[in-house]
Amino acid sequence: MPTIIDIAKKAGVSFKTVSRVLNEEVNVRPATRQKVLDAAKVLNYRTNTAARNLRSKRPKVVALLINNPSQSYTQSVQLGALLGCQKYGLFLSLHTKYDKKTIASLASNAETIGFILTPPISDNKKVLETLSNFRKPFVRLGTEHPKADGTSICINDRQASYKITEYLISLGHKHIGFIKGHVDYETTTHRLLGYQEALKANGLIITNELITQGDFSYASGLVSTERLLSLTKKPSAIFASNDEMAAGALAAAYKKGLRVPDSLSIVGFDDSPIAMAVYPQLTTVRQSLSDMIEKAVEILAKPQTDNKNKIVILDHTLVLRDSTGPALDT
Amino acid sequence: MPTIIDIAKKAGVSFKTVSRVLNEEVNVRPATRQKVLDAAKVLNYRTNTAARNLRSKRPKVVALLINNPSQSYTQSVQLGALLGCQKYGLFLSLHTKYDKKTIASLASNAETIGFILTPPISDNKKVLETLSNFRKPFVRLGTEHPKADGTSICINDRQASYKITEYLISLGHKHIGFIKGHVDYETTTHRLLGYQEALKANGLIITNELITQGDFSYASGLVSTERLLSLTKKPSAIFASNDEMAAGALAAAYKKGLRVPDSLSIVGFDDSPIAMAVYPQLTTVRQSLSDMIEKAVEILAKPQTDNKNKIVILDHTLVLRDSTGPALDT
DNA sequence: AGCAATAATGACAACGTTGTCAATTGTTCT
DNA sequence: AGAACAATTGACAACGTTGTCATTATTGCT
Repeated sequence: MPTIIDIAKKAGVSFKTVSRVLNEEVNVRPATRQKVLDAAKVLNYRTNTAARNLRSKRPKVVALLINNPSQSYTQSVQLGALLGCQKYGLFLSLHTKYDKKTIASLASNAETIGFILTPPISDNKKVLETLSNFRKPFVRLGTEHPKADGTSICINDRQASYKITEYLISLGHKHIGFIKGHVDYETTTHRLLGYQEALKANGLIITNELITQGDFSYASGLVSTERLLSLTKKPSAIFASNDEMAAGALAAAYKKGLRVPDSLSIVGFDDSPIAMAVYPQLTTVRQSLSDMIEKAVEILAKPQTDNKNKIVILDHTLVLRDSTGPALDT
Repeated sequence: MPTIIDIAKKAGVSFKTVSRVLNEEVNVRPATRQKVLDAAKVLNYRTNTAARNLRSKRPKVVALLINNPSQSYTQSVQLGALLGCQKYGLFLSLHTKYDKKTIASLASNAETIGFILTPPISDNKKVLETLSNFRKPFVRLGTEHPKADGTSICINDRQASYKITEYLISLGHKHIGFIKGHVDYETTTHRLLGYQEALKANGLIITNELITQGDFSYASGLVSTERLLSLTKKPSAIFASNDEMAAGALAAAYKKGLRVPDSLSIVGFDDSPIAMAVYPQLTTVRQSLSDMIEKAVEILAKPQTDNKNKIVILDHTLVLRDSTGPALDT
């Protein structure tokens, strides 16, 4: 394994200068910088995080605030966070409590680099207020509106929602039920907006009757769907704001004796493991939670000057599976 | 943060002796050892893994061999592994290929501590053969028969299977279908045995017709259940060897118009996230994959002399949910 | 051109641990 | 008791990096 000393020799500079370049410190001549970078590349240098962590007094703990009932969600998030931490030689400190005291003690710990907030904590006013009293950076997931000192990471929920709704419309569906997510989540609003905009853009009417309130849980998907299916003007398709509720919707359909997708199309959102474990497998929107969190860790790991108030928008893709089909001719 | 030097002062020994005690090296007088341990406890000492990793030439990479189609399974495993690695300051190297060449290159890498094999690789003869040529330790998951140089970690599959079968019997079920897991997995055999033994112990007949071959996939659970339900002597309960197949079984039941658990009881195995995401939620056996892997990492991290050919059996619990009910009076 | 101010670079200690080897203490045997 | 050996302990370097401070090069100004 090459060290910065090896690079220094090759580049003809002192090893301290190499350190400076690799840490993106100021006051390095561009030419020197390039020489070092080239040498590092040739030697295939990789930072020895052990040595760095030992010597550097920089904080190295990432505080992850999470509060989601779904085991699968929590797992994805934790996995992404750990992958990111491993990459940058950081430590993860996971918290499911986020009261003032907890946050204060984390923030005033010199070891703490910053925070990652997962929805719905991302939009929790109390938490954001508490955080603003401290100088620690934080990254908020699943929200499009960066706050001072905080970076936001999200996908374009509205666009994704628009696309999947339009897909349903393209199959001939004219009455599309919508199950909203938990009220505390910002994504809930955006997904609803995308749905409504797609309807409007395609000359369909937005019927309030067809829009029900869920909370991202399986049970709420089931109940909401039962309500939708008992309408006199039943929907021929249902858009659930996440996969768990879509799974609940499937259950409701079966209970009613409706075949999916023959008599009812159902779509979800997230492409969680559940999407492939139900019958029929769900048409859904894929977003990578792990990638989101890994990105969040990266942002905390390399503190750029221009990270304040920034927003990162990640990709999503439409995944077409078996829970959607053409609308019945009625 | 206290260092070994602080401990040394408090205990009145040299810091090297402290190091020796903490690393469980031989040739330390028991009295000295105790003094050091006490001092460490009082000062609440925690090893600085950065310093250790920097100085020590010990290998620090854990190679995790995994090949399971289920996303959810892979996630759990990876999560547990990373948690363990974080705890011991190790690095994880994840591999989904396990041909001779891959293993050889990993094993001959001085950085590699050892291997963790997940099922069905745990019982892959070629892999075990290849590994035996190298001196690296390995831990095999989900298998009860340790091989030379290897530790095994598992739950008592037979007992768990016995218990859940007996639970079905206690509900009055006399015709219980069984869906076997993938043939390559050792657990497949044990779960079948537990089922058969429970039937026998309760005076029920083992009917080959009621035992079908699955492969742990959702689809195989669905097909197997369709076959079981088309028998003239239909089962009133079905025991699927994992939750994904149980989810498939549920789908088949719905397709047939059978209500669960009213007309058919279904049980799974694993208590994966899927168990709570289907309707009705699954009665199943809980085992913690994450714990298993974390334990595996721990075993590799602290190389004990007596770890060769050892077996670790972890706990399991019966989780009763809504997919099981009393047998129909027929 | 000469000086001050600033930018760029370098020399070297220090982080907390383990590895090496030397020094000391304890044990066994004659 | 004394020698030979083994067990136990200690002194100190070294790991690869960053922090501190000193030194040298460059720039801007009169």
